[in-house]
Amino acid sequence: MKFQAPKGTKDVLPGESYKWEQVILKFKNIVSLAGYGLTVSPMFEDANLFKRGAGESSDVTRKEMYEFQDKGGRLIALRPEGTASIVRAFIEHSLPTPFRTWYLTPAFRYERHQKARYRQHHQLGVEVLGALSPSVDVEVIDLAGTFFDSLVLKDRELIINSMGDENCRPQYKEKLLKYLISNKASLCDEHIEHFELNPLRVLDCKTESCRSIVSGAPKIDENLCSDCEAYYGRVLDGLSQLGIKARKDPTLVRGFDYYTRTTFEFTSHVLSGTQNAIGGGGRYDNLVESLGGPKTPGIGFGIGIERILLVMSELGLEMDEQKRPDVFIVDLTNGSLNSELSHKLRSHGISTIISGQETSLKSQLRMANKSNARVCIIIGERELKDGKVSLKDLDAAGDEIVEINRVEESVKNILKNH
RNA sequence: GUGAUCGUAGCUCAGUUGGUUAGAGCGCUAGGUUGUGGCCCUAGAGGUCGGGGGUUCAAGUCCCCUCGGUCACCCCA
Repeated sequence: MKFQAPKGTKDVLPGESYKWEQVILKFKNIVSLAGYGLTVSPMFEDANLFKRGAGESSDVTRKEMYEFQDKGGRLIALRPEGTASIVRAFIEHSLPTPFRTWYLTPAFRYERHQKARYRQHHQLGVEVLGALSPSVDVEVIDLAGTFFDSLVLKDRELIINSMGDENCRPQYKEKLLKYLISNKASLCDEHIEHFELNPLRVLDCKTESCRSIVSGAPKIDENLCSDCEAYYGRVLDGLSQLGIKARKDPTLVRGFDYYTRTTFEFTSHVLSGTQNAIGGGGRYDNLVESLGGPKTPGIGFGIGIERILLVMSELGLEMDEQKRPDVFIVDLTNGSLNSELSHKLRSHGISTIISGQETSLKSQLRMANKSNARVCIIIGERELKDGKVSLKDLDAAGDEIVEINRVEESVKNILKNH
């Protein structure tokens, strides 16, 4: 076997991809109802866009980016997350606000893969730019929840937090830093080195040592300025009015530095401990400005397609089955009727598969059977002489001879009886 | 980046303390008399035992390296 998919990637083949189609279509339908339009942007960008977007302390940009120089000497990176590109496009085209959009994108992260973790995974997401109101935060979270509901994915928890803004976060950071310095000796190896880069990241650390320190650390939601506190309260109220349960977690710090105020994550207990997130997002009111655009608030989320499919399969939640083909055409004459018939049937919305083989009747019928089609049309010399073909209901025995110009009608009759 | 574990046909796996031409089930292909699928029967194709090196008279079986899969840590979807 000479070539294989690169380490940490996989092919999604038709036997599996029909589930993807359903997931994507459901997502699209839900966000379209809220006025979100699709954005398709390049999968690679100037590497600095992601670095400045996600931030220098983010692991994703610090050590997991697929970076390379192109032939023109430009430093390029494969997209590790969806938001930065949307914001870049928003700025580049000076789009009118509010800008509501959704996307479907692969995301690349150079890391060792394991369960529910790939070097290329796929995210569905939305972003809203230029709208600052708790109702937008509530809408965005509600859309994600509605999407999960549409998949009957009930095994999930919504975790929420507020990261504050430029008024209160620096003060909190300072306070936290002081606390951490006084407890520095007990931090884990990683954070004893890096905690000054972004002390907030320590809150998220899963090691025993850091966690015991964090439990005594000042809580961010108790150190919000009055604006942020009021905003957070209104978001929580809005959610509860919709009956959306959210668990407040002041240690929820997401992987990107750009978040302000509302951050949230959807988790499923089906996934193992620390990689239980099936989606997450938050507000980023300074990101547009920091990437060179006008001061514009923003909020969005991303949902991992592989993760939700994994959760669904572990929960035994089935997607709709693949549709059976309506017709399979067996051709014993190698003539042109095959093409004409299949073209005509398809133009009437009847799905039609041709055998594509010039082999024996038995062989082609075996194929027809395997295709799981409802009806088989056999084009044979004997019937053709009289302008007829043979028609079989593959769920029954026997067959009938029908005139070629009445095939469509006869096929529809058989399809109806089901 | 760290640690563990595995790697035999398309798939799931057998392969005795290292010993003759490497097996099974499923799948695939073709047949089972002249043009009728599913069930059944028969036959066939398909493997340099992940790759490279070493030990040995002899290696799928032992050792080393490497690539890949799986899982955990870190971090994330």
